[in-house]
Amino acid sequence: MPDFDACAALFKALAHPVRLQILSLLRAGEVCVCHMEAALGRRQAYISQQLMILREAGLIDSRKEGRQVFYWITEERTLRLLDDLFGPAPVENPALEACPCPRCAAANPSTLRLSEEEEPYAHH
Amino acid sequence: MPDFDACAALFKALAHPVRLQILSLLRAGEVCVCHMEAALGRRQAYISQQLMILREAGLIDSRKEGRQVFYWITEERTLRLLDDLFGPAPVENPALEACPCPRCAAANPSTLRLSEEEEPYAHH
DNA sequence: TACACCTATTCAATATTCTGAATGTAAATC
DNA sequence: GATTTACATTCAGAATATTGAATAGGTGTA
Repeated sequence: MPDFDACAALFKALAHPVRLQILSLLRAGEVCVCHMEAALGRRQAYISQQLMILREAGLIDSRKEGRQVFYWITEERTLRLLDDLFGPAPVENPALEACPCPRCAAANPSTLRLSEEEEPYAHH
Repeated sequence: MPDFDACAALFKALAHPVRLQILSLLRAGEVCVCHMEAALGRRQAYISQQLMILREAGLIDSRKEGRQVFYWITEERTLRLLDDLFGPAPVENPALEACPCPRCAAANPSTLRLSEEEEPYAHH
């Protein structure tokens, strides 16, 4: 006899558009919160709330690196389910202009120059 | 871009233990409401409420035959999802003593005799 | 140490879901 | 036509989920 309560709890965690968007982002591999914030255009606290629900359902896990927190999908079967739902997974997440994390900064040299080199000439 | 709202709505319909039980019953083929009532041990009105939610989500469809209503799973992909969740599907639903529908009655001759033939000897 | 940055948590107001009870409806039977 | 049978719908109170606002916590940096 299957555990209908446990299954229902899993589906409950999945039954939310923003949580599905987050999982969709995580299909390409681990992602930090600030990246999700930039990609989804939602406030950070809101995303953290949804991440907590996904974490408590056992769908994702997290890892701290400096002051960032990276999340990833825990189980292979979740990835397969998302493939069924959304089609084949993207190999890589795009770098986002609005995302301040090191990965995105490295891929966005224009943004890097403004913060790490000299001011624009107009200011002189 | 996937339709996250539509997917979330689907999961919402699945996110309930009794609704999952109903779908699990329907894996073996179409089933009438009184059969579900006997199999799940729930009141009829309650089951009808859950059936309505599954119907509105497009997961099941129904057919009237006399005063009974038979339900079945609409899409093949739903059956595959249930297989993933619960393992391979049973080929047939068992006949239930408590179910008055013709199919179960035919498979339960003892029950049949009581209602269609003479009273037990003890009553004479 | 003080500060800025990135993330997590708590709180409260609102919205939605759940579930029992009562009632409605349509088909078959008497 | 009245009754029974099988199922559907409506209603209301309780429980739960949603989401914005405020704030707390930990980590790197000046």
